[in-house]
Amino acid sequence: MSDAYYLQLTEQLRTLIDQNAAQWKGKLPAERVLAERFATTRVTLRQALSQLEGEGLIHRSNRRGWFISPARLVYDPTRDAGFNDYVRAQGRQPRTAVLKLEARVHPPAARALGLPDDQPFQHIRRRRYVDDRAVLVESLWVVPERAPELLDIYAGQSLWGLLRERWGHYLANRSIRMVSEALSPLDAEELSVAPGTAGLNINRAIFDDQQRPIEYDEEHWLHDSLCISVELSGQR
Amino acid sequence: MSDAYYLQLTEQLRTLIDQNAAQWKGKLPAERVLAERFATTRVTLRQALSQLEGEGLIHRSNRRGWFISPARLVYDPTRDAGFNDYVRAQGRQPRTAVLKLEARVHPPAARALGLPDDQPFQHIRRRRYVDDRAVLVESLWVVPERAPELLDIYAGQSLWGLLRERWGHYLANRSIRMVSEALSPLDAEELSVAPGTAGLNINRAIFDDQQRPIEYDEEHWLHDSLCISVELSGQR
DNA sequence: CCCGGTGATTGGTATAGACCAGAAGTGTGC
DNA sequence: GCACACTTCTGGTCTATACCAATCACCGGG
Repeated sequence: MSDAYYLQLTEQLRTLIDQNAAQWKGKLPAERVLAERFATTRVTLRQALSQLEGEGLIHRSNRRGWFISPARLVYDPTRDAGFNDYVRAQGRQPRTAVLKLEARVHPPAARALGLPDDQPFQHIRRRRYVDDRAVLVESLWVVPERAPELLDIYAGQSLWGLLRERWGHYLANRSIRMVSEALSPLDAEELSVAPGTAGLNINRAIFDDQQRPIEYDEEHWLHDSLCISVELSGQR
Repeated sequence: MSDAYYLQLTEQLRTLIDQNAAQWKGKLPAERVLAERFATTRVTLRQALSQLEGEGLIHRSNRRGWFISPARLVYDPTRDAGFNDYVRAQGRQPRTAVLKLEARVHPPAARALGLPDDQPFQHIRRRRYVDDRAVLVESLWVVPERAPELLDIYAGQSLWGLLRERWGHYLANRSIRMVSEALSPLDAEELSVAPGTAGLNINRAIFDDQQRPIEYDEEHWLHDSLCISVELSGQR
């Protein structure tokens, strides 16, 4: 079929992974071992592995090796179920680590919310896991007036839950953007992956039912851990 | 800053591209030329170029060279504006080439629409362009009863327009899924890109206002040509 | 002036080997 | 039994080179 050797290799690896997934417990043998088994060089082998990485079948943890990717998380950005809820609803274990809490300006957030560039925000940066694999990092930029003591009380719980229960905010209007990206060195390091790993960038600008800005957030997902799903039912 | 040379190279290329975009008319110099200019090998140079490719700044047309990528098309999958409409609305030129018209079974489509595996469909495969760059290929699988003479009359126009105007179908309920992918050798060839190029796969199952299945479609986009945008306003 | 042949150019693929830095595993001494 | 230093393993990066096949630019013939 395909003339290129690395494409044949890709197929052979695919079946090999399929057959040995259980025995390997999720981690592939070392590149040098695989290269020898297929009588080729690491360069060519890595080209084949990168192919499978692009498909989302395997991924690598920086300098630790290649791993078989778990099933993608199904995610509907149009609903406002929190991360913890929909991860659990899919029978998986969510976890969140707070990386930073601070007050800062952030012009991109200000612009997305229609505020002046020097508008200060309460910034929360956190990393989120599914079954102990870090799948995304995100930054949240909350308008201080909407959640005055946020930085003092926040400890990793659902932000949307807090906004609703403590401050009574309706997250009524959302403007969402999604683009594929290569993870920045910073994001990559926080996710323990190689710089430039393929990712998906999701941004949201959120307003309440009176069009007052509430918050802006930027999510950086590993590209292979996500399946976006939207269900729409009849209008127009 | 970044230790790795190819990451420095990436930055240098970024500014170089910025400065010379106009003069180069969208096409980068040959790899060998660039490699020599930066006193490195093609292998390393390609690593840096791949980095920029992942970011969506440049792309390659198979065996023809590297090109500067145009701005992403903004696309809202929740609205039912046709491709031609929203491309023009962004001041750009749409074009469609029909690649295939046939009657066939297609189990994945059948399953997505809740029909038996041996359900026949009217299959349309087409390639779509923005400003003469092929940005996606797609397959449409239409339930024959909903559009009897489709294969005879179809000639590249808007399918949704046809369904609405000729057969009076309401495309009321949609189930949409989006996942990142590596383009299959077939898709890649039809888009004139290297096999395994990063892409975005968008699937839709469409039902009318009485929940009768109408059609299923599979789009394969080049990852760098798309920005998904969704605007939601208040309910709940 | 159009067409087709031809050769140079260019990206795609592959080999062989090397060094480095981070991660993991090992062992030693307290 | 635990903390820490050391060694080994592994992926990440890089050099230098080679050949092939598709493409492109050029040129000559009809």
